[in-house]
Amino acid sequence: MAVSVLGHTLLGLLAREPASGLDLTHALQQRIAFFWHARHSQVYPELARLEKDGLVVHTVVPQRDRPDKKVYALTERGRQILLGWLLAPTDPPQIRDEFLVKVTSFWLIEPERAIDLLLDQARQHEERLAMLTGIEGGMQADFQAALADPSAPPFMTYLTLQRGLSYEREYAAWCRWAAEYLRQHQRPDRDAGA
Amino acid sequence: MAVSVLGHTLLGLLAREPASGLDLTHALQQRIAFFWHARHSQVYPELARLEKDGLVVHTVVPQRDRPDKKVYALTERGRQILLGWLLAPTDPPQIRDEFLVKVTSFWLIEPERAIDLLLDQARQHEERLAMLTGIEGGMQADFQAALADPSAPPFMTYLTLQRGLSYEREYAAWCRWAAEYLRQHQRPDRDAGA
DNA sequence: TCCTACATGTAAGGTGTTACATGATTCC
DNA sequence: GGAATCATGTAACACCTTACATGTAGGA
Repeated sequence: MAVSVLGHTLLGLLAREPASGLDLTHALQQRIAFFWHARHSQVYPELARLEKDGLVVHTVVPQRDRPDKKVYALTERGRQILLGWLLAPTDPPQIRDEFLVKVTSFWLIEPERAIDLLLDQARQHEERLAMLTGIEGGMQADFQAALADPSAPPFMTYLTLQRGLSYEREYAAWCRWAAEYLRQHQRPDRDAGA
Repeated sequence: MAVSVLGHTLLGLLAREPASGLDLTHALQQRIAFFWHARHSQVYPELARLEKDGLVVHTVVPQRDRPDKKVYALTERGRQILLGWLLAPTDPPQIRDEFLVKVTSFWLIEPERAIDLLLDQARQHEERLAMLTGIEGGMQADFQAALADPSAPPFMTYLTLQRGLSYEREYAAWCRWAAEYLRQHQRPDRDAGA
């Protein structure tokens, strides 16, 4: 009855409020989890597994205007499993970053090209930073009270949002630093002209 | 003949110098790739695939004192594939971070416990930071000349090492900030006593 | 009628981890 | 003889992505 990270993630979302598979899929693609995502093709089978283990239960909710949906809710047993996972120590994440793997081989290409690729990457992270900043603005307008209450979900969303912001800010800054560092070292004979 | 990220990573390592499967496995577990790792059970089949596609070739090297080994080398075709991958644009990495997923559910547990977990995580990242700092010191002592030459592999290793350093530094700082932020908000009535 | 969004699933294939398996050589 | 390291592989399973598949309902 081992529960995967995805399983625990779904339990965590359901601890906030009951939701359908599609609701959870949307949450995993945008909102809450900037740090874990999954497609619906993973979510539906996982919910079935969790229900088989008695951690969630579903009820079919008829809707006018739309197809019926299955709304899942956390059981007491599910809540216990979730709490156990939260309190257990966690190993630091092992990073998988294709771009940084590429950079380790950039000695093979012209510095000018490497600089372009670094600046391109910087721009991508700055875009994400801007997107997260937008979300931050919305939160501060909409959840004033909850942001001061550590027992309300938005408080934690705010904490992880700050993590996302500083991650993207730091990544973009490194890209620009590395590009500049490369520029300064690319041609010793050009240094005087800079 | 689609080549995976792991395949390209191996090509990148072989562009530096020919190596055996075990050499490459060691490199993927420690040295070069802080940003991608793999076990030998993935490396050996991947090398066979690369050879089948004509991107690498191996020669058996007999050794006294040890079992024989297969030393793989990059082919011209492999070099071309590698260069194409390096120059292609890269999507920003999608983060998978179990701890941050947990944090989004920390509103369920006592703030004191959440603070402990955040500080525990901070310590883990500070340990990794210390380890990387040690590597940095060794590099500066051993590769003085190469660190100024963008066409030498250590130059790029240095760039990515800086990325690792600032990533770990930033992560640890966020953990401590979040713990402190939680402490300040956990009990409005305790604020005066702090 | 066609397209989009809602809603739920299954299937195939690639990637990654853990465990199993074998054998050589060196050191204790 | 037994343990450790070097060296190379295979097998089973979990995880994840892409594509396939079906059906409802509303709007252009």
